[in-house]
Amino acid sequence: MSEQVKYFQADIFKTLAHPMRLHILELLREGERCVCEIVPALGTEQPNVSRHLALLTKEGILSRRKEGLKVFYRVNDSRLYQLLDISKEMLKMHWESRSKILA
Amino acid sequence: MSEQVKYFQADIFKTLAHPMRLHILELLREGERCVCEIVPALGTEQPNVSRHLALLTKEGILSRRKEGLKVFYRVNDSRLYQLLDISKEMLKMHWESRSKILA
DNA sequence: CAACTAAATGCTTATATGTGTATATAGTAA
DNA sequence: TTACTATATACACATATAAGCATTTAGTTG
Repeated sequence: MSEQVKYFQADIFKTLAHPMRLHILELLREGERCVCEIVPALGTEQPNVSRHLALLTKEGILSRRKEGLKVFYRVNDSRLYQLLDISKEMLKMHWESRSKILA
Repeated sequence: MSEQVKYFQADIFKTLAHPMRLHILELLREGERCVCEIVPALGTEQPNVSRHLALLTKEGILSRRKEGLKVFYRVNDSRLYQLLDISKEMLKMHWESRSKILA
């Protein structure tokens, strides 16, 4: 596998490597949401959310659509949720084997 | 989904978010490898590789086994490769749609 | 036009991450 | 024991990432 590909692949993972961005992606699981809905759900400053959304968009994970004053974001590729679900399952196993060792 | 889970999930992605670590994981796709095989394949300093391996191990992605002077590493959960493969497919689509726009 | 609302950006600072160089540790062998 | 080999760690430094606060931009409405 080429070096270049690993850099881009690493960029995808880098983009997913933040709890707040994962939260945003979970919100978008059911479909597009406007920034005005995302900000209150995250409980942080609006500029902060805006930058996380910009990053996810730049990386090609999200797309934007403007409607009047509002901006709606949506996930481009549903395989993203396979990534999120598999990583969650891996976590689960990791913890189960840890607690087995403790017990 | 709990906040805690998102933090741990983000840690997994953070751990995968580096080209050199992805390279290591590709080397381990076929089975365990010793550090002495990994270092020359990556073309960087040995301490650097050692630290990447330590990180992957701490995060539960890899396990270590000592045999004399040598240390062998292996991937704990084969679902890891589902993550890597899906992310690679997503990349591919991302580039295809970009080039379609350019054309 | 002015006043307003939703979202994005600039600037600064704090923290995290990655690397090189040197050194330490663990295991082997003479 | 000493000398050697494989791997890990400590320290210092550079760069990247994230957040808060202030401000700007884009769009709407009166």
